[in-house]
Amino acid sequence: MDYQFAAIEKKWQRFWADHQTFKPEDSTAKPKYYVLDMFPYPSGAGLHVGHPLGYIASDIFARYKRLKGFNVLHPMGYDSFGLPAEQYAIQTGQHPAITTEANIATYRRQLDQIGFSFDWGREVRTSSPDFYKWTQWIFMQLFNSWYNKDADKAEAIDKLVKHFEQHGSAGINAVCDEEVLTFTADEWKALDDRAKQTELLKYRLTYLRESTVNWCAALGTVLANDEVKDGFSERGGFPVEQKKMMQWSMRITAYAERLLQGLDTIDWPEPLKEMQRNWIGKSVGALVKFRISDFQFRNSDKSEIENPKSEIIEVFTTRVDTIFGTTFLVLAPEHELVTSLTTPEQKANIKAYIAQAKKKSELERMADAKTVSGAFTGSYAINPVNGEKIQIWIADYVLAGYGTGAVMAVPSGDQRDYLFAKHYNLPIIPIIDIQKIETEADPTKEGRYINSGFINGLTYKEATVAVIAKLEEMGTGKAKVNFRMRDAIFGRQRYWGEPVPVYFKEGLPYLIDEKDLPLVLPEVDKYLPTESGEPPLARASNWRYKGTEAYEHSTMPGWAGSSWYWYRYMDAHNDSEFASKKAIEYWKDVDLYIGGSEHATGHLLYSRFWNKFLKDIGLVIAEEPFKKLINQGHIQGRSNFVYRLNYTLIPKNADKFEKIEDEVNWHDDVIFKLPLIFISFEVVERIKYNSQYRTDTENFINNEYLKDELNKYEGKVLLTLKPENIVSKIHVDVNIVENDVLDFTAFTKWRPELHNAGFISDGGKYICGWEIEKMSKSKFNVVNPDDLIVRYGADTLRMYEMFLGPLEQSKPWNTNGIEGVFKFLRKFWRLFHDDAWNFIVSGEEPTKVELKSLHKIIHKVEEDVERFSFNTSVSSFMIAVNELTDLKCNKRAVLQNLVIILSPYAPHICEELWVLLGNEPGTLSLAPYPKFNPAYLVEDEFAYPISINGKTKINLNIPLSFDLKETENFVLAHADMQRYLDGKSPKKVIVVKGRIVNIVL
RNA sequence: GCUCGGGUGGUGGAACUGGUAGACACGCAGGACUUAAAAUCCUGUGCCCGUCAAAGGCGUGCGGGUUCGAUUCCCGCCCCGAGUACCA
Repeated sequence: MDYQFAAIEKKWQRFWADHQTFKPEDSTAKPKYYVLDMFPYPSGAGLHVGHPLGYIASDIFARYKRLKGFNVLHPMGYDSFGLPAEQYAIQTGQHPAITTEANIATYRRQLDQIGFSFDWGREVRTSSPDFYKWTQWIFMQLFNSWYNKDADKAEAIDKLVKHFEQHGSAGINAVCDEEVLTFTADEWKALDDRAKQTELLKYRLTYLRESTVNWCAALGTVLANDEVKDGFSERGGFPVEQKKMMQWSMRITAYAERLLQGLDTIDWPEPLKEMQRNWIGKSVGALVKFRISDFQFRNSDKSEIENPKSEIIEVFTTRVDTIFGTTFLVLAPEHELVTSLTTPEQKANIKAYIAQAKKKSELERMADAKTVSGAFTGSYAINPVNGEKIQIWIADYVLAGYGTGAVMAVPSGDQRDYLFAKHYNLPIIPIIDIQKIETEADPTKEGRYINSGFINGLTYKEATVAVIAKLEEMGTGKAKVNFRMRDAIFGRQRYWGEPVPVYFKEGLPYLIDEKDLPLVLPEVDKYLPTESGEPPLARASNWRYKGTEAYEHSTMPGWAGSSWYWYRYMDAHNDSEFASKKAIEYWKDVDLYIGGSEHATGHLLYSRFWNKFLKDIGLVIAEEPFKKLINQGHIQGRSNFVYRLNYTLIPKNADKFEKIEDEVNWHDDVIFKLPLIFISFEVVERIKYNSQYRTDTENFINNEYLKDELNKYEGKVLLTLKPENIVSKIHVDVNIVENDVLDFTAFTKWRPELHNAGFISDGGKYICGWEIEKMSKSKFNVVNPDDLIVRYGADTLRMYEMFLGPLEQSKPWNTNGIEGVFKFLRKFWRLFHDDAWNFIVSGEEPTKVELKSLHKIIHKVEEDVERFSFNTSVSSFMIAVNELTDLKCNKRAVLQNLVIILSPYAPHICEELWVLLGNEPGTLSLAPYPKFNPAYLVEDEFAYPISINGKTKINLNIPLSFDLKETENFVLAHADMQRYLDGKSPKKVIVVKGRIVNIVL
């Protein structure tokens, strides 16, 4: 039989499903290997050809590992809570669960026909109560934990309570809110429950607090920082504003240092690690207190006078060594001391500046980065190291949210301070001997200090240590590490998410009982916020804990379920634990994770955080969840275009015609009855800029092409006068274009109203233009895997996606080359068959050449797969099949091995041939990978390239048994060399055995 | 601005630690088979010069360097993509 891919693929997909071929064994004899894909959000549009790229790669790897004797876990599921289903629900009233269910069915059908080796028995869906029961459960563990800095791990909140009862707050070193109480054990015990709970909330790893959030009014929800791009929502592009709200937060900052350190222990792409490092944003520096000179509480607020907030301004700096160069202080306009510091004379100025700064949006502030602005408060501070009196300013280049919201300005070393000082005529003091500060700040760390009191003459390292020691001694500063990363907001004012397992009593949050889990999402009449602005869950009638207490009305953010889902796959049906101890001990962590880099600072950071927490409380074993990670590149769209010729009609007898506008009315109702004319890509430029060509085309249209139509209207065609207007570029569906050639029949079917359109081209073929764009419906460049599978089969699609280029590289999708891969598979099939398609395989002993071909590919594929270079192994398969075809090799001893090594790439065709070869059906997936024997690759001779002065001239076959000198003599004595040597004797001869001979003349 | 990728034929890409640049495939051109089409097969295909051929010259973004030899290493620059941004 000919290669009947459709039947073969269907047959084996059913076989795998029926026999649960890819279910990992429970016995633990084999080593485990866990291959994970980032599970998809099931969107309504279904899969396009870019989605499976990573899945195909991970599937090849999973199948390869099975052949290599590993017990492979390779699961799949759905991240099925999300905004699109909810938006659709708001528009149509349909429950998001129904939409989601339908979308999942589509995804499943599409995934199934690609032939993945997933163990579907372990499927998870984040929106299913069986699953989110455990997401809620983990939330409860976080609520019941605090971070003990001394132990450097999370601990049970009960332990903290016990400490409070015995020792009060003394001796606690926790990651917590800024304003915690100090109390003795007795004072603690005297507190009522409400006060105790209020205090404990400041320590819990998930906690409520008033936070400034990114509020998106159009979406009716709060967004995480990584969901906001340039002041607009990433999804939908709606404006986002800053708003204060009570919000659940996750104390991820407690793990900042461990998240940073952990990066050095995992095998991830360097750019991705770098993104996480930047996001965490560690800076090592110092806090320094500046006393305010003559602080006198200038505002009239009595309470502040009685209970002054502070007489000092604390700043954070990473260059404490430059402290002697401090010539002024700058506070963020929002800084709490600004009002008190402002003198009556400066009040109007400061007020105006603050108002102006407030008005500026995030976006403007960014665009404005270069302009210097600020205002003097009228107050002064004292530099602790030299007693200098310096001015205190406010400016919006200092951010309230970072460090202490105040900086010591060192204009000689910091460019922003430098510009500010120049602009407002403030002093600039050089502090390092080699500093060059005529035109800009010089942040050098080289050289020795000057103008710097007790550190004069020291180096950077010495000075930093000396200054910190001195400040600590004076009690006016200390070393301090600062992080850019903020605690993560953990609430969305949306319906389609996990309910938070919390109810409120007297305004304080309490966890519901564990046995009441899952807290199921209630039904609501509408998926919109209430009239009073409450989240949609407030609409649920009678939705109260134990019938009385109000539940939390916000739901968890999109990243909640995905922050731990890989553990659920280990034991997907357990209803007493999120995964059994046994399963976690065996599978431990993910060995290979494949997905897109867009999750760098979202999912991948939160997952690491939850994993570390789960480890701290003893539920999991690994410190890091994903040992090795690969980012597959994005598949971009490749759009095709046709070029419509823009013409106008003029009366037949008009010779000259310049003012087309005047005649628009005349031809308007006529022109649309005339067929559209499209010109082929290669004539576009010519018709624009070659007036002779244009005239010829015009004549052609008038006298031949549209002769009859034009006679009817007594008009003639005139091509638009301006070259840039002569054609309009129009997207055409890439699916009716092959190798950039337009299929006319398909075109008329696609656009029936254009059945009489005309095409002008050079060689009868209409060549389309192309451009790389995002893949999207509106650009008609979406390629659907279903269509390709119908036409070429899944095996071809799988191999072609890999053949496209390196996995990690982004690339445009182009179906042009797919024929080559299809031809390859047919050629492979033909190796096993005679001309009449009878299956014929011989039992003869293979020849040396045949074995060489085989072992070359065994080795090459092994190497390629291990370094995820799938594109090169596809080429190697082609080479091997080409060689074996030339050798007319149909020997079982060769072909059976070839079937095994090709099977991860093209599993269906290989299963079929495996059975035709007489093997038990379904055993291919666990067959042993053939053993590479280097002996078959040993050569007696090598065709040395002989180069003269580094330029290759000829090739000579030389026995590899020759040593260097023998080889050199052989080359120099060879007749073909005489022409090049021309009687001269070479200055030098370099012989690299088995590689090259280079002669220097 | 900073950080990280990347620039190789008409196209996608290959060349693993410095050793024959352009593997493999697409496309294109020519040919075979066929009534025809599809399928299949064969030949050629980096550019320039050359009637075929031979021979030669130029070629991995640009300019320099190290080396017997550089797509690969070093220095300087240009361009494209991604991330990030007044982080003190």
